[in-house]
Amino acid sequence: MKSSVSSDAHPEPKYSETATRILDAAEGLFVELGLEATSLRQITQQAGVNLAAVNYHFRSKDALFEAVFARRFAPWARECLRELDALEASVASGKAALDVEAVVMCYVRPALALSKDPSRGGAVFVRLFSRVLVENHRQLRETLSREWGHLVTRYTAALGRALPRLSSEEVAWRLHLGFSVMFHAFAGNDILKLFGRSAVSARDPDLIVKHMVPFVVAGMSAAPSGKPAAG
Amino acid sequence: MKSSVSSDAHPEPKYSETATRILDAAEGLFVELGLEATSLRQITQQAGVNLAAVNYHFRSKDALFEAVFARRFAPWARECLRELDALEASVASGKAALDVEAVVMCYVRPALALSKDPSRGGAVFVRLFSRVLVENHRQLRETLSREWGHLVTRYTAALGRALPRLSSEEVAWRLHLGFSVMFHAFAGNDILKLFGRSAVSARDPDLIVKHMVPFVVAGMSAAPSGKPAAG
DNA sequence: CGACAACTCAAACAGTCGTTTTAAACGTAC
DNA sequence: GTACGTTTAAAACGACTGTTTGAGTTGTCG
Repeated sequence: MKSSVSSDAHPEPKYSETATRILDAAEGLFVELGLEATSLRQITQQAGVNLAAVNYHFRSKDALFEAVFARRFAPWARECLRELDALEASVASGKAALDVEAVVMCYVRPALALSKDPSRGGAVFVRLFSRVLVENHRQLRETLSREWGHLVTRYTAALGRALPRLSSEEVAWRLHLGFSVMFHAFAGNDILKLFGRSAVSARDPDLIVKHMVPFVVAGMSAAPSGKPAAG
Repeated sequence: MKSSVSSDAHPEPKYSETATRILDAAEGLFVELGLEATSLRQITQQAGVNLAAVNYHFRSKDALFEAVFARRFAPWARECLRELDALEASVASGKAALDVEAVVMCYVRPALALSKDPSRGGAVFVRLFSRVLVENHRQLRETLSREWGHLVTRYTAALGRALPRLSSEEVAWRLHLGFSVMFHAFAGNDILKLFGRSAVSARDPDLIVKHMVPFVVAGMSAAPSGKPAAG
């Protein structure tokens, strides 16, 4: 089984100091206000650079957004692939069991590491990612599908092997639901907080993992859903 | 135990035909494009009304957005309260058990009914709701907290009784995580679809319920999360 | 009929948006 | 020194934004 991480598939672009300042400022403002509600003048003012610098270093506002996203996403996705590679290697050599929790941790560990590392965007990027999910960036979608679609395929295959008694359709649903919890938990999307009644301080990554992993593992490992549950 | 649904707590405003057309058009466009990216000219053009009608019937764009939201949310929230009242009445009279699935269904049934009823916005409103969660409308937040905060309190109390062996902190986490799955599943927020690799057609409400309820019930009913799961 | 309210309409308002342009400063090579 | 590509600076571009204005239409009641 060949490694999925080739060294030059996704080369890291190098940015000048001005470009980096723009990226940092844009990242924070995009998360806080959203893409449409953030103006280039706000970004350049916060970054302490000139307005025209945006269109010089990046071509347009949309291209800037994609650069903001790609800078954080690519390293994270590579880490996910490394986790899956390591798990499969351990299973092949008999050193580990391919159970549900092991697959879950292949996502949780990179997400946890990212959340705790401000130099890679920290929790801010995860929130930005959740904005991308709700807002519908066609171009970014196509990029993710083309460049990183196999990541999902890998997780699907791994979970399928961990849940051999479930049909592939049910495995897909478990993956969909499980990733939904994990993703939004790390992003801090707390519906209950909208109502001002959340008793959960959902910002400490370690606490999130502690409570989330048992929930997700139990949900993914539930008995097959034979009958419609409304009965 | 008094009923939580008073008949005049949230009176339904009546809208003229023009105002209704504006609300319908705005609802669809807000979901598709987001609040900031949708212009009043797009809304009025799609509704077939004059631009100034928006500021005549509603005061401003922000007030229009709140009207769009409130029109759908209030009836739905009332239905949730009725479900909780009915469950508590059944439990008090010994006709039903207060288990996790019963509490979950107090949310699922109204959400399912809403998703299947286009005349109340259908799945479109649930998607709009998920936008509200990510974008951060201060005013809407305050309204939800003030007018409907007790809804969350009711769910918390019910789940706490269904999970008597868990601490209140853990009950809060289970509620947070469980509602996260249910909410985003109904809203159709599929992370895997971002990568173009989702094998799940997450748009049929009955199918969503069939696969989601066992997942959520199992997750909420998991054993207490004693040790950090990373070990 | 006239009077009054509800509502619609086209036009204009002041402001902001992303983007472009033009000129100036910079470091480096000849 | 001059010449050059790179980066920054300020100003202007046209298009679009939410909102307001004031005249016009409609329908209803007396």
